[in-house]
Amino acid sequence: MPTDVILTEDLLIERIREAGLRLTLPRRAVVRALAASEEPFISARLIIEHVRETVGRIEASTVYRILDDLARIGLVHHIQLGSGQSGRWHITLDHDHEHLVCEVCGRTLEIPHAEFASLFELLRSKYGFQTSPHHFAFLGSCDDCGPQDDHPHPRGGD
Amino acid sequence: MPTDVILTEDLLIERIREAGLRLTLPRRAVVRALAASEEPFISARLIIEHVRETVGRIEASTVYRILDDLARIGLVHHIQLGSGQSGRWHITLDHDHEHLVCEVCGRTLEIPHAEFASLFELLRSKYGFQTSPHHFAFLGSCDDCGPQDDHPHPRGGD
DNA sequence: ATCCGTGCAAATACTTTGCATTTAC
DNA sequence: GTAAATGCAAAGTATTTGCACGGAT
Repeated sequence: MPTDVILTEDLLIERIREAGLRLTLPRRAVVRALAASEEPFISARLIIEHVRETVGRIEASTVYRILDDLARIGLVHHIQLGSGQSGRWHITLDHDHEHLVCEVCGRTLEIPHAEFASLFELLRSKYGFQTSPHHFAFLGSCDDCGPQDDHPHPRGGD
Repeated sequence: MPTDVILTEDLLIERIREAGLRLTLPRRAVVRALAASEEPFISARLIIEHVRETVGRIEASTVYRILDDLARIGLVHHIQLGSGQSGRWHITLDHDHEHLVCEVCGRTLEIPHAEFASLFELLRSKYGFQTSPHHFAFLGSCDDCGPQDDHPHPRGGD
């Protein structure tokens, strides 16, 4: 297992203790599944599968409860990727990037937060809106999948 | 009923005909519910309630199918607002603005698209990502609800 | 008359909840 | 030992699907 995965896992475990939560087997397993994930966003279903393949039995309801716990102490965020998709969970140990998600192939691009800073600052100063960037993802299409015609219609008025 | 609501309704109906879809009573009712909505985003549940209060019985499955039809011909978009929230539908007759949604009070701010143009252009030119702006909303907190502390924790490393 | 759209009913996901038992501390 | 966490079972919500009937064109 790569070093950074272990580090992430250890860090999450440390944070769980700090928060005063008990370090149980299911919690260890969920944390490991999160840390080991190749993808930046992972669904509850994938976590459950990962745990069952590696550790053994686990109840779905337990996983949901653990994810809620982790979100409550700020270790993960729950975000909704697209229409018809189930909720995804994302480790928030480092918040220095935003996510662009391709609606075609599902791939995620991580973009330095700095690129967005001026827009978010504008939204704050001009419109009084404090953006929570890691609560949502930018949807669109990536380079490989090409520009998706976004519902063109006969009239020109769009 | 205000003029613009009627106009929106008529326009949608016109587009339905143009698309070669049949103009049925349920479709009229759903379109009216969409056009009459005060909110820019409306859930299937609200549409169903609106129709039942004004027109009469309608099947939930029919509403979902109609909304899919309308999305297919580009009259509405389906977007996922926040975690644990059901899907929302949004009329896309005019696309000149983006949406900021307050996670606290649920209010929506409509911001001129121009404010976002340079960011989206950057994402395209530098990262090859074509943003589909009306497929998602910017989440955060509005002026009235104040800045929500986004999971502060003891360590500084965020 | 034809074919699209709807109602009805049932199924599927995903997620949440209550309660008794187990486990970390 | 005690409070917190889990397993189990059941329910809830949102949404989808198959099929036969009915209505728009």
